[in-house]
Amino acid sequence: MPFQPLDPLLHAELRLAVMSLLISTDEAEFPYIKEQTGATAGNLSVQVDKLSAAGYISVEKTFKGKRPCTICRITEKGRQAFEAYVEALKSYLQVNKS
Amino acid sequence: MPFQPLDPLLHAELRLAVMSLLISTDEAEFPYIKEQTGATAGNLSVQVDKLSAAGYISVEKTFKGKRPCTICRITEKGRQAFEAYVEALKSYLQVNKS
DNA sequence: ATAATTTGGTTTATAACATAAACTTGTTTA
DNA sequence: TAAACAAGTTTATGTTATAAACCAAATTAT
Repeated sequence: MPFQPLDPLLHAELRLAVMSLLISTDEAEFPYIKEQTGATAGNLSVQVDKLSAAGYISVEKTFKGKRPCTICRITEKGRQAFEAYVEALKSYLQVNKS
Repeated sequence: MPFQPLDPLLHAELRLAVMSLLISTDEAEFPYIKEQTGATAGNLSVQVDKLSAAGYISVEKTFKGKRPCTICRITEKGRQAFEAYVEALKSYLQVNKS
C-alpha cells in the first residue's frame, strides 16, 4: 500500500496546530495557544488533555501572580510522533510518484 | 492566525488517499482504489460519494464486459481543492517559521 | 463594600464523521 | 443448479471534534 497510516491523534486540525506551535516555541501558555489557534477554550482544553494523555506534551499548572497558568511543552515522544506524521503525510502529498 | 483552515473534506485519511491517487492517475476503477488504499468497499463507497457530491471527483458507472465498473476521475475543482489543501497544510508543517 | 465583568479554564452535550458489518444484485465456477 | 465470487450500496455503531454551559477566582466598576 503506497499510503502510510496517519496518527489519528495528530491528524486533527486543532491538535496539529498545537503541536506545530509547540514544536517551534517549546513552551507556551494556554491563552497564547488559544489566541494563536483561534480555538475556543473548551475545545482547546479537551485537545490538550488528549495530547497530554498520549504523552505528546506535558502540562504544568502553576500560577502567574495570583492567576492560574497552564504551560504546555512538547515531549520527545511528541516531537518524534510529529516528525513521523509529517513523513507519513508525504506519501499522500507527493504528486509525482514517478 | 498563523494556521490556515483545512478543508474537512480532504482532511480525512481515506478521502485524501483517493484524491492523491486520482491526482496522479487521472482515472481509476473502484477495485483498484480499494486495493491501493486498503479500504473496505463500504467505507470507500461512502467516501467516493462524498467526494463526488462535493464535485471533487466525477464517477462514471459503466460495464466491463458484463460486470459493473465504477470509474473515478478528479475534476478541476478537485484538483484546485487538493492544491489549496496542500498549501494550507504547510502552515502547520513548516517547523522553522522564522 | 459588593456587584458586575473578566480570566482561565473544565465538564457536558451534541452533531458530524469514519468505519465496519450486513445486505443486494448479478456473474462465474464447481 | 448450487455455491462462491465480484462489485458495490445501505445501514448501524462507535468515535471524535466542537461548542455550549458551567465554575472558581481575581479584577474592575459603582
